[in-house]
Amino acid sequence: MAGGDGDRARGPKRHKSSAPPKTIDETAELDYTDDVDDDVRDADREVKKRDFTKLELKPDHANRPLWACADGRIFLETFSPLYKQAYDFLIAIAEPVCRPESMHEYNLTPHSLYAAVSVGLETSTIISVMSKLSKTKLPREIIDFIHASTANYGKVKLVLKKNRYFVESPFPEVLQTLLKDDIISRARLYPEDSVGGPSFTVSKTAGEMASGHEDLLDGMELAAATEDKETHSFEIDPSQVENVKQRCLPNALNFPMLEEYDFRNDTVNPDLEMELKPQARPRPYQEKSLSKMFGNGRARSGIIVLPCGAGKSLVGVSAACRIKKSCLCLATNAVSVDQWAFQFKLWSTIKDEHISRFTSDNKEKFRGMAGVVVTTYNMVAFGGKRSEDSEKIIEEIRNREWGLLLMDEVHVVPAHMFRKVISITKSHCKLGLTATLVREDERITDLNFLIGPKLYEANWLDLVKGGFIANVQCAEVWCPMTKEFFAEYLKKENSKKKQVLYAMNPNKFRACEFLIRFHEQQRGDKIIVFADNLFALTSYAMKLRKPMIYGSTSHVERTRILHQFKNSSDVNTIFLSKVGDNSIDIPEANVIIQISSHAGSRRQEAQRLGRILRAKGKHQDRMAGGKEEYNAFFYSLVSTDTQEMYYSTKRQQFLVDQGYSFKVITSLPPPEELPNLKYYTLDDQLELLAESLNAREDMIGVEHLEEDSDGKALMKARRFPGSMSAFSGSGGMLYMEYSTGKGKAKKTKDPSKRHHLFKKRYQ
DNA sequence: GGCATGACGT
DNA sequence: AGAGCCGTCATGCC
Repeated sequence: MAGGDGDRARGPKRHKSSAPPKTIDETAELDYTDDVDDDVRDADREVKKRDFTKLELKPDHANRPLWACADGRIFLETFSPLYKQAYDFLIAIAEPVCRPESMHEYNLTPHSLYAAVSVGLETSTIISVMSKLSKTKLPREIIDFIHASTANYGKVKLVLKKNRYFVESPFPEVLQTLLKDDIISRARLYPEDSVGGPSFTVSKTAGEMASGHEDLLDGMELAAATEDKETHSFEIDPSQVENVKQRCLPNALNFPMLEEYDFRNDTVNPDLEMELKPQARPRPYQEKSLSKMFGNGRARSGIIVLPCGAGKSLVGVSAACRIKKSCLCLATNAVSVDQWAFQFKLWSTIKDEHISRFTSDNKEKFRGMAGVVVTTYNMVAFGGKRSEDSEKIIEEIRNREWGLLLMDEVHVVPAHMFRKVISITKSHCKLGLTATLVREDERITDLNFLIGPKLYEANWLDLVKGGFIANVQCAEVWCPMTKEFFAEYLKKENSKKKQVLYAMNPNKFRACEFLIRFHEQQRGDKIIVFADNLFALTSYAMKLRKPMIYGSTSHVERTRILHQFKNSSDVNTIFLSKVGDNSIDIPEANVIIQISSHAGSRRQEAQRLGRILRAKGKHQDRMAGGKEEYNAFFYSLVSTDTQEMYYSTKRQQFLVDQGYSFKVITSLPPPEELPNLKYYTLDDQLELLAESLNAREDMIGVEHLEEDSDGKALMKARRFPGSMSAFSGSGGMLYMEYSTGKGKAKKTKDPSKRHHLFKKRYQ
C-alpha cells in the first residue's frame, strides 16, 4: 500500500536495467504480429516483459483502457469512456505510482492484491476484469502472480472475543503452518486447563468465508459461499497481535489474517443509538469508500484516503453510525478532538450524553453502556504519570471492547509511541483516515499489519473535476539571489545560516510582497503565508505588517487572529509557521505562499495545499460556465541556485504523483513594480543582510515581540533599529501578466521534470 | 515550566 | 553507506 512509494515489495521481478517502456503512441504505430505464448523461452520472456511491441492487441483495443506489463506495471488511459470503472478497479487491486492527467501508472504488488481480496474481489474476478479492460492478452506472469498472491486469502481470521484474541481457521493444517513460525508460536497462549499441546479449540459455526459484491463492470457479481464448517483456533497474547499479523502478511508467511467485524450479530457488546441525520448525504466517493468497508455486510478494517477538504469526517461518522457500537476516535491534537466531537453531533443523532471528549483540558465523563469517546493518540499512548481523573477514564478505555477504532491522520500511527494505541485498545474494527499516505521514512507499510489494507483512495483531480475540492494553480516562483546574499550564502558552512539567507533573499521578499498585494487587491483573496524558519516568519510579517501565528502564540491570540482573518476584510493575509500544517482550521483561505519550507516533506507540502482545497464559495460558480478556472493558488518561492531547489522538487513529488503540475514563474515581481516594493535600494538590502547574518537562535521568542492595537506584529525597536524605518507607501499599479506569457518556462515542458514515460520524447 | 514525543534534516 | 543521535519547531500531558 502506501501512496506511491514505501512499498518496495514488487510483484513479478522488476528489471533494474529495464528501459522505460515505449510510449503508447509509439507502440500503437507498430504492428503486432508476435504472440505472447505460454511457453516461450525464458530469454524471450525477459525481453517481452519490458517490451510492449510484442504484445498482441485485441481487435477492439481502442475501447479498452489498460496496458498491463509482465513486470506488474499497469497503465491506464484516463480519457477512455471506461475510465471511471477502470479507475475504481485499479485502485482496488494496484498501487498508484503516478497519476498525471492523461495516463496513470499503477503497480501490482502482493500487498495491493491482498487489499483487493480484502474488499471482496475474488481471484477469478480480478483476472477476468483485468482481461476485459486490457488492450492486450494478459501476460502469463501477471496471471500467475495474481493467483499466487491471493491463494491463501481468507483462510485465517483474527477474532476478538471477550477481550481475548484468537487466530481462527477452518483448516487445522494452516494453523500448524503458522505455528511453525517462531514469533507466532511464542505469542500463543494456552487454555488454563491444558498443559499445552498441539490441539486447537474446535467449534462449529456457520462459517462464511470472504464474500461481497461490487459494481465493477456489468455482470460482475461475486459469489457468496455459506456452509457449515468446523473452526479451529488458538489464542494469542494481545501484546503480540501486531507481530503475529506482520508474520502473516503476503511478504512473509502469506496467510494474511482477515479482520472483519460481524457487528450485526454481535450480541455481546451493547448497541449505541446513533443514526446518520437525513441531511447528511455522503457524496459518491464517500459512499464508495463506505461500500469498500461494508461491502459484505460486515465491517472491514483498513484505510481510506481522501484529500483534505473532501469530507473525511462524514465517512468516519457514517462508519460509526452503521456499526452502532462503542467507538473510540483518535486525533492528533485537541483542536481536532473538538472538531470530531462537533462532527459527530452535526452528522449523527447521537445524544450528548453518549459522546465525550478526553483531553487534558476536557475530561468529560463517560456514561452509559455504549458511547463515542474522542481523544488524542497522546492521551492513549501516554506513558507518564496520569492525573486521577485520567487514570479512571483510560482504564475504562483499556477494558472496553470497542466496535470501531476510528483513527484520524492515520499516517502518524507507525510512529514508535503512537502505534501502541493499537494494542492498548481492543477493537473489533479499525478504520484509518488520511489525506496523505506518505512518510519520509519507510514505516508507512507497517499500516498493513497495524490496521489493514487500503480500502479506497480518491483521485484528487477527479474530485477537482467533480467540483468537490478547489481547482488549485500550483506555481514555483524562482527568485534569484541578490549578489550580496549569494556571496554570503556561499561562505557559510552552517546549513542553518544558509537557510536564513535564502529565506531572506530580498528578491524573494519582494515576490512575496507583490503576490500578497496582487491577490489582496486585485482578487480579494484570503492568503496564508507559510514559513518554517521563525526568523524569516517574524521578519516578513513585521515588515509587511501582517499578523502571524507560531508555536508560542497563545491560544487566545490565535483565536483572535483567525477570527479577524475569517470575518474582517481588514485582515486578508496571515503568516503561519508549521503550526498551520496541522492544528489550525482555516476554511476561508484560497491562496498559499510558501517562503521557507526547508523540510523536504511531501506530506507537509500536500497538507499545506490541503488548506485551500476547501476554498470554494464565491469562486465556485466560476467553474459552472463549462470552462474550468482556478479558484485557489499555491506558490512556492524558491531562491535559485540554493539547496531550496532540491528540496522543492522533493516536496512536490506527492502532489505531482497526484497529477498536479507546477508552473515555473521566473519573472516575479514584474520589473516595473520594483520601485514600489520594499528593499528596492542596495542600502535597504544590505541592512537586511546584516540583520539576517546577526539572526541568532535565541532571538525568537514572545519576549521580543509586541503587537500593536491592530494585532499586527511589531518588533521591539532596540532589537531591530532599522526594521521600522521603511514602511513606505504601497499602492501603485499591479499586474496580472505574471500568470501567462513570455520567457516563463513551463515545468511540464522541461524534459528532466517529465514523468519517465514521456522523457524520451524530449531528449 | 518540565518532560515526553513526532517529523524532519544533518 | 547507513544507522543512530542530536537540533529545531511543534504538540500534549502533568
